[in-house]
Amino acid sequence: MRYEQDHRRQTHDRIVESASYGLRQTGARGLSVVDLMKLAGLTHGGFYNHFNSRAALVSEAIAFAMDQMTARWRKLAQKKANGRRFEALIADYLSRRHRDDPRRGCPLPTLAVDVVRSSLSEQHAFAAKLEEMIDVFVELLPDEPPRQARRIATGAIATMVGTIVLSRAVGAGKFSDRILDAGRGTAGGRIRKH
Amino acid sequence: MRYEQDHRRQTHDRIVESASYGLRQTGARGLSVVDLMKLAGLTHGGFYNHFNSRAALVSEAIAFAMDQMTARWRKLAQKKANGRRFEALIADYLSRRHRDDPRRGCPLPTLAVDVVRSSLSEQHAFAAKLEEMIDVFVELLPDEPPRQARRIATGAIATMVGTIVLSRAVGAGKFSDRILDAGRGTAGGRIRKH
DNA sequence: TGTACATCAGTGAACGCGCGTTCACTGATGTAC
DNA sequence: TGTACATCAGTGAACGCGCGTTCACTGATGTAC
Repeated sequence: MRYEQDHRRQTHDRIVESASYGLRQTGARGLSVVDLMKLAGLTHGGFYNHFNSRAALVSEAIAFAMDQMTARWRKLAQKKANGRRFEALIADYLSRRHRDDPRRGCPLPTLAVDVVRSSLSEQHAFAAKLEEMIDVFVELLPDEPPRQARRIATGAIATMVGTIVLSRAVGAGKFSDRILDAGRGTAGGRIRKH
Repeated sequence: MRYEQDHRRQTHDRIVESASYGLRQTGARGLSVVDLMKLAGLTHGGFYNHFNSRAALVSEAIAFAMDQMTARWRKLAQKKANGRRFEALIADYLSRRHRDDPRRGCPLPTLAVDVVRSSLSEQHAFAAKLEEMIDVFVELLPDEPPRQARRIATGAIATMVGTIVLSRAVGAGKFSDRILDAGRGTAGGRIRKH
């Protein structure tokens, strides 16, 4: 079969996209090359036409998912009135929908753990994408001094990630819902200790 | 070889303990049965004298590590003056030492992700241990109404977990240090949005 | 316009390897006599 | 007190299996003539 000019790139992108959905559910070690190619409707033999190694696809899939999350946040931020954007993003993230549907959600709670064990260059790429995600939140805090805005944004994202990790681990139920609620309070800075 | 009365139990406990150290570094899927037995100074053949399956050991190792973390927190809480206990626990957790030494640290940032894919009964066991960890923090907030104390404690732990996950993923460096700092601010409730 | 050929994304068998698990065996020591 | 035996935690070879990766091959279609 000979294909149209950018068919190869289209297939590459399709493998990355379907892998990013699958891996967000299973974790970076949860799917074999056979599984990953099946998700894209292909057989495993052609895998190395598109990627140098399984690890290379995992990296691309994580980057894709992080970009997708950033885009979702930017879009959501545009929809809301200025004053409630920050809270709206947190509420969207710390929702039951997001907790129960990891496939279409943020890659950080499932995939960030595995970045520790990847190469330095992959850690740098991850760090750059994470900075972009923080940037979106920083832009929603125009009244804060820049350094403080960044601190708040970074802390909020860390809280969101930890909250989703824990709320998923305990299984859906009242405790899980209370974890989500607590995370919303902490990430939003609405917690006031006496 | 015939051994003293509780030698078998001692060996069992030793395997669990060394596995808990190893798995906190590698993640729940990061070590084989051969590796895990080697960590305890044994060969793999005897593994099923002690555990029904690899998954059973992983569960026990997670529970052991969570108990160890709870014990560390209780001990730390006793050392400090009343007013600064909450902050002291957060500072201890969100330290470079903890970020750089996962083996002796909290199992939540590395192992909680894998609990999602385990059995319901293991999720319940995990939830019970997590409640105990939250309890320690709740007791350090005697001036808050109970429900609010629990909300603050749960949010703080979620923030701590997410902060360690992200600070490790970006690799040691300035960005990682800033993530730790942001997490300390958010978990401690010192963040004030205008 | 019709035909022969080159292309190359995708296929599926095969590779060596490490995995979780099983099992026949070992051998130091407590117990029975 | 000395000896024969039962015990059973630990050993290491072996199992079937799935893994990541390689490679000779396929065959539809764009291009050359």
